Amino acid sequence: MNKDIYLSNSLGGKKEKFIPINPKKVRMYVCGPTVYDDPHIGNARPLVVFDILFKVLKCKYGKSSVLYARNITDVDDKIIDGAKKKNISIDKLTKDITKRFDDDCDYLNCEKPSFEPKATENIPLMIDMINVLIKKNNAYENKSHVYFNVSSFKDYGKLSNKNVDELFAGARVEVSENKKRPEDFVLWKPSTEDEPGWDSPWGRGRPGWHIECSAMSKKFLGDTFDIHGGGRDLLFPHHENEIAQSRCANENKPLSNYWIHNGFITVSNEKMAKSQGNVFKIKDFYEKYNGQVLRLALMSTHYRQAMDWNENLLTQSKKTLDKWYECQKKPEGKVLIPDDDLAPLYDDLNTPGYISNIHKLYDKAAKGSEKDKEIFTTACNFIGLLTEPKSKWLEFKKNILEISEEEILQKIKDRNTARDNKNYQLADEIRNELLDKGILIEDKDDKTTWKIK
RNA sequence: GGUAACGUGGCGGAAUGGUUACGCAGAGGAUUGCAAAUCCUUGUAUCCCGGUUCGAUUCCGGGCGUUACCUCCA
Repeated sequence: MNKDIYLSNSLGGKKEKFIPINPKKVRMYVCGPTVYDDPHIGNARPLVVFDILFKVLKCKYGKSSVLYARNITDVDDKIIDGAKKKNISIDKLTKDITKRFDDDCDYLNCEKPSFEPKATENIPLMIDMINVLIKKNNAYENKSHVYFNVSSFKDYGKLSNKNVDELFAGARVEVSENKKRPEDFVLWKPSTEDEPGWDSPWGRGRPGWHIECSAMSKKFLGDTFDIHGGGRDLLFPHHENEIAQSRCANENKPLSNYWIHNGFITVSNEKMAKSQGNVFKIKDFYEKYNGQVLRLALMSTHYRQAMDWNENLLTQSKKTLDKWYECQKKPEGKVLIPDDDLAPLYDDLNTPGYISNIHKLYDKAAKGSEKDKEIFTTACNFIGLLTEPKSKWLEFKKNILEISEEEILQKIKDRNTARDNKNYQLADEIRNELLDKGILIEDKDDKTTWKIK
């Protein structure tokens, strides 16, 4: 499609036309998971949002012209704590959770990014960058710690709209005696014997939280790239700090031209948080819902809005997919989505607007030609829906049934006998009984068919 | 306290300086033994108060309310 892509840029707070640095090499970096616990639906949102952005970019610039990097943070204090709590090794914990994360991505039908670098595999790069920052007087060492000197970077606070003096004037920031100023943040800290550590000019230790993204994005995407994404909460301090580190280390070159942040998921209108006890893990849904149901649910709200997660949302999504599967037809050859229908996705990833268009394409397909069904299916496929055959969709539903197929068929037989005898009361009883078990029967012409509700 | 975002029908959720998409639910009808499915038809909404305007839900100001970030967090 010839249309331009527009994106809401957190840097500046406006929707802007997306102009890549090099249309033959569009580059996007998204902050990935810290592998200390099973991913939850809050993690699922950016996975799906940026998966769609990845698809949209590829659609516009060509499949091989888009690079997408998403890091895996496998060294962090939360990981150390998590391993202690579970009484397993750090290595086992990070491997297990990384595997879980991969499974969750598959479940949600997210494409693999071009790169998925791990922090622990790039420690030397971080050490190099910290060295550069120290040389340039943007960082200082004190007692085996290295801190970034925030006052050395005059644009600090520009992304998150914060005034450094005001921000840190109060007593809310943890004050460490090692730091010169409260706003300074750690680039490197020492590790004890039993903590993971790497040798460095400042002794055995490990990197601070922010430096990995600066080091790895530089390695895989270069000093300046097009899009940097993540959850809203990362805007400050994480992304602010990334900018400070990267620009100071890279001759003040911008880190990313566009900053995209997705909104939060709430549960019963309250923030989902461990302290609230309302965290839904992605794997908790494996049994009950096909991953597409979650995917559609996550797309039903614009990515910047807060969205409330509840049963009704999933029920509706499931129902919609059930309906849509009726018109699934695998496209033969190349089928194009009409520009007007695709347009909302180009306009700041307006997924609800796009879904609305899919509904219209469905209406057409439901009564129209095979070609219309192919267009409809292609439109669904584009956002990662209806990609698996209908048989699989039905199979999933069958697997969660509590009644066997033989029993169902027997009941239907019984009911039809009752109907033949005009014993409609018994017939209706049997139907209701099946309905209670999630089986819907339909009398069509002379045949009775059944399906899972 | 500082910085932001948001407030659209019963629910979810877009868009817009002038008939307010779309889905779910609801209502009526066709169909049916009754249903289901399908098809047709259909009602209902822009937090409040000012301002700009021929006209605002949309722009501006104020208020009220909700939420987030400012501390680990997607």
